[in-house]
Amino acid sequence: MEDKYAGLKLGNQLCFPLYACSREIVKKYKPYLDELDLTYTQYITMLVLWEHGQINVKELGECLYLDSGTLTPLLKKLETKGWVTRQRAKEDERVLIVTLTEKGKKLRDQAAEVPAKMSCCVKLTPEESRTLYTLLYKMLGDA
Amino acid sequence: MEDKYAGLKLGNQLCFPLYACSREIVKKYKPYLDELDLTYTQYITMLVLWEHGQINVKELGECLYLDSGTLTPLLKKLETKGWVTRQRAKEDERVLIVTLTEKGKKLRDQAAEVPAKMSCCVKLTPEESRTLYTLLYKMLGDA
DNA sequence: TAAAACAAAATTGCACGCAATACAATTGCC
DNA sequence: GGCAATTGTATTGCGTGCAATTTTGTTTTA
Repeated sequence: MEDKYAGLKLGNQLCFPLYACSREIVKKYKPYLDELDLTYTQYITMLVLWEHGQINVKELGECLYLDSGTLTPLLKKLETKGWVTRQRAKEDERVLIVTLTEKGKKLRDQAAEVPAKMSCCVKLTPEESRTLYTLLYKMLGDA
Repeated sequence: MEDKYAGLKLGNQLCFPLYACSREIVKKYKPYLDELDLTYTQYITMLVLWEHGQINVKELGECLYLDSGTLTPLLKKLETKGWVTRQRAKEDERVLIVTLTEKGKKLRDQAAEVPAKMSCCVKLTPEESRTLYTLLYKMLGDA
């Protein structure tokens, strides 16, 4: 006798632990990011900027899977805090270029400790972490 | 020569693909859930109710890793739509019991097709899905 | 038993996410 | 050149998430 509702059980969902895990981990970042006056979304935005120094909103959105509705107000906050500047590209006025300031670059040194602190919170073996990483990017790649 | 900032690369974060994947999958649910007039969070709430019929806010929050700040307004919306009722427990007036209505129970039949529709979107093999599921719950368990 | 401690929801305030829309600049096409 | 289609951001509105606080009800304890 099949349960026609089996697919609707919370325990049979793949999406739910993904959703719950994501929020739980972000929550664990909070105390460390609070020290830097960064939210999680602002943090991953800064990660991109620390790597690239300069990037426009469209490319940033592609990196982070976020759109201008999320990024525009967020980038204005980062600008207010003095970590980035926002200016239009001369060759195409539609494009907004986000650039790290000196102050923003310095923040990187404080942030450098965050990943090590976080790694203690994740109770997976290095191999499990790699497997998880690979599977997640496989899903994302097909998204 | 080590890169002291290697840990800060977006590509070296385990959290980021988790966060991005979660949002991408929820986005894929949207067209199917729109047909049912449900958001994703409302959907997983209904999953719990379809399984249990009745549950209080605290227990619901433990199931979903959500607190009353999120659940209270959400449950009021489900009540407005006529899918659940909200009433205080007689033995302890602090406890609010959420109960499925007949209309709410009927919604389950429409929702029954959602998991099958979604499974087409996930490009992982059954084995990969199981591995991912196990790893995510391992992380959640230690959370 | 009255006050203190505790517990469950609700409220408040802030920061996303994201769909939908608006707007301005650029490109393509005739 | 001129106009339509396209592109890149910004804006708006709604629904979360969550920390912090408040409210209401219950239990513990002096």
